[in-house]
Amino acid sequence: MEKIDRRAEIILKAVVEEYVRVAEPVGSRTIAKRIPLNISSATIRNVMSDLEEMGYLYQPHTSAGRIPTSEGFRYYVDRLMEVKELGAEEKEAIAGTIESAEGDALGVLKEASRLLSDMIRQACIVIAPGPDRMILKHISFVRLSKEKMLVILVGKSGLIQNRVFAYDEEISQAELDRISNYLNAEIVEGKTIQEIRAHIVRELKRDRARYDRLMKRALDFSERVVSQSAENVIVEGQTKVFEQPEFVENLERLKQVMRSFEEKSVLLKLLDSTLLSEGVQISIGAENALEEFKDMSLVAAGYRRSDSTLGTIGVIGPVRMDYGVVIPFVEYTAQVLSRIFEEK
Amino acid sequence: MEKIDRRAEIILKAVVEEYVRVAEPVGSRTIAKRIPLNISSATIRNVMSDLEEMGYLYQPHTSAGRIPTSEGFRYYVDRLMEVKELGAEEKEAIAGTIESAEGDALGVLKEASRLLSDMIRQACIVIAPGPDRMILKHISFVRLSKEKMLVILVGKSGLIQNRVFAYDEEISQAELDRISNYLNAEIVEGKTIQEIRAHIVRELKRDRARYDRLMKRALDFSERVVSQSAENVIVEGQTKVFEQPEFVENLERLKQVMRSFEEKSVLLKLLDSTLLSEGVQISIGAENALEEFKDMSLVAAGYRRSDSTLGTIGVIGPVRMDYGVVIPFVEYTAQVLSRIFEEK
DNA sequence: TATTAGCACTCTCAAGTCAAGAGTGCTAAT
DNA sequence: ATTAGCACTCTTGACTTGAGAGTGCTAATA
Repeated sequence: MEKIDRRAEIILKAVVEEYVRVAEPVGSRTIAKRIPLNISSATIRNVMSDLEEMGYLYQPHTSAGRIPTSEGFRYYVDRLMEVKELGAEEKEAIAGTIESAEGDALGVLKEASRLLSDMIRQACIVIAPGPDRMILKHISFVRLSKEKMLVILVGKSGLIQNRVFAYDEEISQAELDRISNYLNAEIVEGKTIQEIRAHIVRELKRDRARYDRLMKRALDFSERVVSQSAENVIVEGQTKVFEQPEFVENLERLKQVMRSFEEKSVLLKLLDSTLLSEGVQISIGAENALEEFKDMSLVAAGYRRSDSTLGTIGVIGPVRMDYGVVIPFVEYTAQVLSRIFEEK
Repeated sequence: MEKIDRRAEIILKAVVEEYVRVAEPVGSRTIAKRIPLNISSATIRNVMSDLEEMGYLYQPHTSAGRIPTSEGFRYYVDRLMEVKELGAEEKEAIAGTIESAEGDALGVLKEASRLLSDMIRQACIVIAPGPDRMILKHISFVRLSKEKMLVILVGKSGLIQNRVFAYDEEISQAELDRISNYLNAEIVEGKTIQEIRAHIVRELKRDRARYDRLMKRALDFSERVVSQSAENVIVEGQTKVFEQPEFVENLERLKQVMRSFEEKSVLLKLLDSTLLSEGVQISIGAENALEEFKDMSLVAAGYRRSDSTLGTIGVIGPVRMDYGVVIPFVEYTAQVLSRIFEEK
């Protein structure tokens, strides 16, 4: 990213902010009025022309104003943006609403994303903690039919994951109950699936486990469940994209976006990288790996318990987004979620 | 609904079918060519003018062709429509896909609605069985914190419902486990919540139940859970509305529809009446009680086990819908679902 | 040398005009 | 009762036009 001189920065900043506000190409005269430097529109035109050459701005056509490119937004976000601090009332509103959400962890996450979506008027997505990261509280086995059984995992935070799986041997509910009880009493509490697996392996090695076949099964199962699944993706406020002129003007685009929201596995891919990183992640336009989102931006942050990331909450919207406002909101919401999951 | 003579019926039928096909006002000449009667376009114009007066057709403006009104569609559905029989391959495809769906009952329902949505290219909604109608297989209590506990109900069909609820007395997980075991062993299997409630009440009266406080709680709880909740609504193929010209041409409308899909409680209200009725329910345009859907149609059918309705599967689309095709698809899908839930 | 005033030029957008096409309603003939 | 024929209406798309916004360039200025 090419460095630009101070005056150009001020102008770029003004262009970005004005464009975010009005969603239309902004001209040199507008900028001249907007910035405190006493500079004529002609000079600004020259600077803007330079910025265009450097790839930070572009003109939709000659004799229109200019629009920041993704690179322009990136420069803005990295070096020019002033992040707005959240006010005490705002913080209170967020924390209060989320903390008083009723229901299980999923309910809390839904409430959080709805709130976030409403406050910043963009679509919001959340990845709920997957079974692999869950610290377990309880496990139940239920026999559904001769070949099928159901496993229900209850996480520390009240999050429930369940999977049906086939078992090739007749087994009674009574026996399953005994196994559930044994596991719950001796193993489950406070461990993750991986730890339980390790434990079972140790037990099996000592050759004293009465239910070794089942345990082996449970092992297989836990391996199969490890990956994130699209069921853990929550989307709220998807219709907020209808408020954005950039989508409304392009119906094909709108349709594509809505389809992505429907096909949640796509979103999972999009947020994948965020799961690994610290802090607020921002990807702008083409920085997104996925074709479908190449003209959208994502602002996301992970929420965590102690040192392991549980999931991600993020905002998806057009590249023209008020990052200075969105970022602190996302950041704080993720913090609140972390706090809640820490306590639970 | 006013009766019309045979010739007018043939013309109305032709107008409806042509309009369904092309989504544009249809003119007298088109009809003249389309129907086997040897009638001139002028005569047809006269008949159409009559039909308009009776409220079955209307003109968007003078000198355009005509469009069937909701009443026109209603007349068509009630008296003129030929319902297309499903072919063996189609039936096979539906039954096969749904039966081989993996996962729990929710997975089956999702698969079914996705399939239906894809086949008839309309949005599809399903109401999953609520906890009140569930025949239980298993029940678990999990202590989440001092004040909160989680109840997990597993239905016969593998459907899971869970609720967090507050309990104002410290209680250990071990004790909860004992209670779960007791309930599972003696009561739960094959009963509905109502029946269990009755059983508990009897036990309590006999004054022998050790866990009477908890049981009272469970009673309260089961009362609270009885109503259908928006969480049981599945929507698949919502973006199918983007294929319909009537919505694409009216963005405001499109937005409203998408919002209804998001706000699932609205859909619950819409389908409410269907839960009570037998067979395929069709409501056209303004027949829908809800303002939001006054220019859409709903074709829905309940699925059931023995004599109690479990839920509903339905298709939502523009009034201009090929009812003759949609109806048998919805009907058969509901049948397959009933069969699956019967077996399970 | 950097800035700026001034101006010609470009492009979009909305409004207006026009002709073609589709379809009707009416009348008069069959 | 039906229909041929025709005038009339309304939409639609193409085209034109003028206003407005904004630029790039040039020449003057500090």
